Amino acid sequence: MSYNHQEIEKKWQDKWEVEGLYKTDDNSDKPRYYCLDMFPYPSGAGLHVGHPEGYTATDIVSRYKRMKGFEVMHPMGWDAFGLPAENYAIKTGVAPEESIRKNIKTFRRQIKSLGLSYDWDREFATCDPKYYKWTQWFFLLLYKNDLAYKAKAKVNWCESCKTVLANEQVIEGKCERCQSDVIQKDLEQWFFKTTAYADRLLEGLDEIDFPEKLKSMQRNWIGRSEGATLEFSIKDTDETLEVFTTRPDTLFGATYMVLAPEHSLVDSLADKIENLDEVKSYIKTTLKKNEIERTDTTKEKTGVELKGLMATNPANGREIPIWIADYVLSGYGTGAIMAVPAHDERDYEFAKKFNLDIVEVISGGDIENEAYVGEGQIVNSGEFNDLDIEKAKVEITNHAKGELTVQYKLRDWLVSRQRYWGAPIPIIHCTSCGEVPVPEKDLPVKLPTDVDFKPTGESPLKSSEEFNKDVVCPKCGQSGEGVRREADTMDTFVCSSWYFYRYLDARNDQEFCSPDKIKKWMPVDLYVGGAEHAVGHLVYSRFFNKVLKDYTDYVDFEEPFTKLVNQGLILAEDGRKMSKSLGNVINPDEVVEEYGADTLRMYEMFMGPLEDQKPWDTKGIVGIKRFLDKVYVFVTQYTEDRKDQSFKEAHEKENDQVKIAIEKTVQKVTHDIEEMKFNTAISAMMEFINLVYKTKDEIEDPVIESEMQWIASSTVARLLIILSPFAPHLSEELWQKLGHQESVFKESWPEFDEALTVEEEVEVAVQINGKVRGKIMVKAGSAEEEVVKEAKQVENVQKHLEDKKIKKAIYVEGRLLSLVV
RNA sequence: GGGCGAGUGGCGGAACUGGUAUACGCGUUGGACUUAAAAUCCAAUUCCUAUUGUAUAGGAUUGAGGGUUCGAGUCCCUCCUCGCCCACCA
Repeated sequence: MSYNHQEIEKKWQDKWEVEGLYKTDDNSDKPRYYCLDMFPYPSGAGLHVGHPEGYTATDIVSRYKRMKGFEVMHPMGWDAFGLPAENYAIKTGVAPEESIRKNIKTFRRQIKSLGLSYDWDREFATCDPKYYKWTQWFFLLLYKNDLAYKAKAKVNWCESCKTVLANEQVIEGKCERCQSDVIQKDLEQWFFKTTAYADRLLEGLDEIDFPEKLKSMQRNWIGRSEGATLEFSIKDTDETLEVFTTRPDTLFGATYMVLAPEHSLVDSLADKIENLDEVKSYIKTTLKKNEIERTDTTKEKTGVELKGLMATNPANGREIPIWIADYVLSGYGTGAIMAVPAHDERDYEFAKKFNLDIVEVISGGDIENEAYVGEGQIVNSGEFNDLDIEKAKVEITNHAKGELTVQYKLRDWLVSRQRYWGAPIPIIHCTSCGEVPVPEKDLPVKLPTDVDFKPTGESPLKSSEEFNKDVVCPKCGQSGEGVRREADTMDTFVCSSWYFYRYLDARNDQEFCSPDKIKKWMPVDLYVGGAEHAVGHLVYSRFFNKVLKDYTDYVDFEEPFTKLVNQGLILAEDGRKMSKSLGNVINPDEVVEEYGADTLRMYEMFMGPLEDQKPWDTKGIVGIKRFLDKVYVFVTQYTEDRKDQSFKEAHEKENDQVKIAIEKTVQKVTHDIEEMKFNTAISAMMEFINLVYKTKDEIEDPVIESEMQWIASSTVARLLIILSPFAPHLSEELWQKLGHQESVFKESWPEFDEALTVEEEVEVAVQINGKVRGKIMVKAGSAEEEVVKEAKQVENVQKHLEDKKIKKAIYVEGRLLSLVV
């Protein structure tokens, strides 16, 4: 028998909405809990089965916390700026504004069909001027505090998307979005100074509950290394060459230097280079290579010597040659290195190939055959011989008049984009005043509608009449030719770096959020989303929060997210990633229609641990559906039986097994929700229902005529409450059938009595020499001797004990008896 | 190359601080219901061996090998495989 999920689910969704059951009360004096999902980009494809996975997890936690007495903040919104909508506009001419509104409508309908308990009053889209006004405000906040700047720099450029990209958006040298090669271009661009927070971004990781994996990704990305900056003079010139090294202790072993092909020294000392043509042609070839070819570690090292130039090793005055090679990166350190072939694998390989000197300065290795990077004694280093390595680092740096410094891999965040569908950067360029920030009162700087979407490499805003008319310099009042707006827009990640504050006060047009609300709700208690945001969004948001803390009174805490969980990817049935081109995408709408939202929710939670990657199995869904049907039948039959009140008192003599089982089930489900182990919580409820059905068949009490009378009403109630976060519609329906007027979600989470879960008799396994030979039932709390005595009665145990002496007996209370013979 | 994680039935996966491995679900097989099929319900289901059989007994088993222990999926060592992330970061 199957219940009508379509009817039930629609009915309750409407009712919950009318009653405003999930509205969050800002003035509640209950303890608060902020439970956040990563808001989606509303793509044209609609919801994917990956979305309900994370959303159901947070919904279960939210509903659970509410019943536990918390006031829960559980909002949803739209990350609505971004390239897909703009690319769609280029293809079809449909304005991004229009297509994104449509997509949001679809997303909202789909999400609502899942019965998620969001407070929709707090919904917003980042493309709404009322929202991006504050994105622009954040830009100005950074700008005012010297954390936003425009600079000419080598930047990542995607020729196909016609825009620059942040480092985080370049994956293996390719554009994250379109997979085409990313090239380096010298361009004036806007940056946020994330590097100023490198150390605090690193330190903060210690105090937050993020997956270890994610933390190590962030640490890696920030890439802090301690070392020294050293200066090498260049013979017969005024120039010096600055390098960064993590091994200043090996300075005496530096036998040559290497510059990155982009290094400026080649230009400034061009007239001294004897083989300039050769050098130039080498530089030309390497610059033509793409990122992958250049950073391929398996290829043989290449390089060319700058003949005519010699550097001086500041430690010992030795003159050493200068080379140029593409194994040195221009973007890290100073773009130049001192090469210590004896103690660095890359330098060793290079030195071997080009026959350069290899001088051992740390003993303990075999530098005839390979570079030695381990610990050892300092040798060949004059007065510093025999110092320990850490000490030598400091003293040799001093000796060479260098400086101990720290380097990071993290780069400043490139935030400008030469595209239309983003928040305009609120800056005005004036011929007499230069760069002038738009005054706060003039925000938002609105996106125009009269644009040609075709990307040209310049922002479409540049040629918009609407955008550029009547621009006045806020500083000198000049207008006309000499004044123009910044035409670049911001990376969408700027919009998503602060959205979690906005939910708290989504309609505020005086501030991005009132400080009171931030004080009440932040930091976020639980944040659930995909792992793909490890080094992008999650670093940026942490950066924003720290900036707010340093320069405003809005926040007084370091970290915006207390706990973060990554939901694992749901793969297609064939074990591959779901993708449109493979035709293996599962549409949640169809699952909801056929099996119901409760079934979809529970199935996704039942598939396996939330964090794990796991394949979809359409056949597996029926297992959940069968379970919910069983619950439905059980409760409806129970309520039918109970209509005859005369049975009520006489037969509230619940079967002992069931009595114990419900305590255990409540305990297990409570514990598992706390740990976010939803799959095992569900199996515990399944086991309980299986037991009820089994017991029902066994009951042979002449007085009991109906099937379910023997179940205590409190047992049924508790089952429905613990099921309700998982299957809200069905639980609510059955709750009403039990005769309740109020929603099940207004109930308190049930307590459990641990004492009641203790069984009087326990099964104890009897092991002989580590092998289970029998099982006995003993009274709980029996003494060891008694259990041994009991065990000896078992035939099979006797057989194995024959003619043998028990050397040792170990009894584990209520579990097992281990006999050694 | 480096870092992190994981290998348990036909499949997804359980197993608390070392204590009865394979819970729960799918699938499969058999049965009930049905004119029949689907759906549903009931039962069996790690593998091997023995007994005609119910049932029982014995053995093996958590990627491979070794170790610690009365006892190891869990702890330690060596190795293999897979996944993810980073990748010439000086």
